[in-house]
Amino acid sequence: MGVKTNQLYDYTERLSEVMRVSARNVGAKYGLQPVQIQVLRYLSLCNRFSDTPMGITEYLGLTKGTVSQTLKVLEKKDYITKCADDLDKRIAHIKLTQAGKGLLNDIVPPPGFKAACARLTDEQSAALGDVLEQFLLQLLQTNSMKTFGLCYTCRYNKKQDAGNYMCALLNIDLSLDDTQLICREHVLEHI
Amino acid sequence: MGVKTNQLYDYTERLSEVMRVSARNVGAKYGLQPVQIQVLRYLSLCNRFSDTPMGITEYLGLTKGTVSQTLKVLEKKDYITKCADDLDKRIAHIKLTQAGKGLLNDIVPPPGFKAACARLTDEQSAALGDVLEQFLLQLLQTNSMKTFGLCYTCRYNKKQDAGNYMCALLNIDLSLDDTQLICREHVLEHI
DNA sequence: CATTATGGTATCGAGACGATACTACCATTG
DNA sequence: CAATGGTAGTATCGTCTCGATACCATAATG
Repeated sequence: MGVKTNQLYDYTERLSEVMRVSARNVGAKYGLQPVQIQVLRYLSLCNRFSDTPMGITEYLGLTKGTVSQTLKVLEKKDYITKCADDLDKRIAHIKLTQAGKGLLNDIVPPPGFKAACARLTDEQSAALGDVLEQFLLQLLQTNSMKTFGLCYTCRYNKKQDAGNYMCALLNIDLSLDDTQLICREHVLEHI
Repeated sequence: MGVKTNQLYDYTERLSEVMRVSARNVGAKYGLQPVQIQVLRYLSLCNRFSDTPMGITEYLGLTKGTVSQTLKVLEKKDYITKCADDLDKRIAHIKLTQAGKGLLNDIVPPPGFKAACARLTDEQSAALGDVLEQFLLQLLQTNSMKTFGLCYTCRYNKKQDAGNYMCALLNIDLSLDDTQLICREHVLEHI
């Protein structure tokens, strides 16, 4: 039991380490730091309520000062643009530029990762996905971090008529596309 | 297929991120950086041929300068000691002090990790271990990193008589305990 | 309104990390 | 034996991360 835990820890640690190294390598070619790539990646996945500095801050587990700094750099490099919220003037929305999207397409996932995935059998990759998802949820919970799940898996997501949804938390209508993105307000149904 | 890869990447990325955050949190209580904890952890796992600055460098995928710096800090904090090699005067061996071992016992794996493991069923944790090991090996290979496997799984490990082993690469006798540790010269049998 | 909370920025300092240069030692070859 | 090349390790420097703190603007609440 304790042994199992230690072994799992070693694998997980090592996996994290490899991801860090490979992110550093792939980013270095474009003069990008790992954290900057992570920010861009997040922006490509999150919905329109979560593309704010605070959303990024919560997702990556950093402080808002760090994120603000990182965004300044990304903006100077023209990978993102900021625009103010219509209703709340405190809030800024961060959007990927075309250059940012193109960059992401080129380097995420890194080639080494794609190659490793390609060598797994379908059963293996399915099993890996399932069990990673389970474990990740447990880890997020025991570390008091938000789940950032897909909108349609959220307890606040309510189906309206024909292909229309709404968020019961924010009281806002959602399109089908909306429900396919991750959200900082996400809460699982069954907790 | 491409979708699968992207999903696996997200899970893996997020897992790495959670590990980073939790390592930072747990280390902060003792004034330790994540990388310092990783070094201590490695030293507790590696064999007597691998407890050198270069071994750490290869394992963590850093440069030797960075590792040298980190070791200087850890030595000042009395978590490690250095001693010269008997045969090769260039080589330094790094040993954990009692304080270092105690610290590791206290904080690795972090409480959140242990708790998450405890919530998995036996089947789940077994599956996770298996599939993580497979995937990790693929990733290490596609990133041209060494496996750092357990000695007894190495192609150079030859069984002698009753409980005695030897390393065919270094031409050195090994005890049973020796074979249970990870080694920087490790090469899998079947490649 | 006054107070408090929230989103975001600015600034500073400790430390990570890579790059480079350097020393010391080993190994090989003529 | 030199001479040469390779390896282990250190020292130093600059860039960047990241947390801490202070601060400002806006929103929400009494």
